[in-house]
Amino acid sequence: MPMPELPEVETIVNGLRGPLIGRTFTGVRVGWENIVARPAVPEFQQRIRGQQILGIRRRGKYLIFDLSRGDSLIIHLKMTGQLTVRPGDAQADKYGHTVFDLDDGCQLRFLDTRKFGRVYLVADEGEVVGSLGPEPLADNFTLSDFSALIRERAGTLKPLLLNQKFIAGIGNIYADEALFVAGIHPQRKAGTLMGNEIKRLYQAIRQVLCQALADEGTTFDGAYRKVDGGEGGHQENLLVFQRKEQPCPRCGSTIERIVVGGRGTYFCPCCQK
DNA sequence: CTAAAATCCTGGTGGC
DNA sequence: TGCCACCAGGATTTTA
Repeated sequence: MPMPELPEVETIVNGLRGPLIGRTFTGVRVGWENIVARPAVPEFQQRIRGQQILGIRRRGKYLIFDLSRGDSLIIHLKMTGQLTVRPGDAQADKYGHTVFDLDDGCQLRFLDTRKFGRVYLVADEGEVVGSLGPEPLADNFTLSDFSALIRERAGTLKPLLLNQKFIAGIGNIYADEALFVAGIHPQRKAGTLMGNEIKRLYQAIRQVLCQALADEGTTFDGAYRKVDGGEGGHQENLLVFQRKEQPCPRCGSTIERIVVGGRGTYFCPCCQK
């Protein structure tokens, strides 16, 4: 049950713009206080009321709503968070812990079975997303940028790819997929990568994320849903993730699952060195 | 610096 | 059938 990563969050942002740009928040119900990271719930409710949604963006795995009084509403879906837009009189969702009312009578509903997701309302978005690493798909994120970042690190490669301060937006699915495409073992130390390996990894990260984006994300166990409730398509194109004991699509060897940095990790012991 | 462990949560799973 | 211990997992915090 993987969480939304860069391609999933980007797909959700794209789906939210149509129904939400130009709308104004008229209130918000908070059914589980811990989901509001800051400010305190009463201030959160009072301060968001009357603010219009001017824009919606993604940064890493965060959604950022630019609001009319200068605030940013920032949402992280973590593992099981979903966002839907529904008529206000539609049936309540079982896990709709945070429900935003809009001036057209609809609601933006933040559903989250495991309650790991978080919502922030801040004047300065930097206090939430300011320490994130570069966007891997940005035009100005070059091979030499990536190479420089990799060379100054000594740690195990896979946890490094999951470190949002190192590079933003990669999670467990696409870390495994990118390492497979690059032919690199997840437990390699960053400092041992040769120039050609760094290049392969850079290209693999961008290729894997781009394809997942084109597929509108990966839906596993129904955990990630598009705004319209539909599933993504990339689960059909996964090469190693969640394919333990199945044949490697490249060499036919048996895909293994190990734990790296506390995370379930899938790889081909033949193709990845 | 790296890294391991604990924390937050609950649906799903496997054992008996 | 039912009970229950246990697990996954992102990011943060704490501890080594």
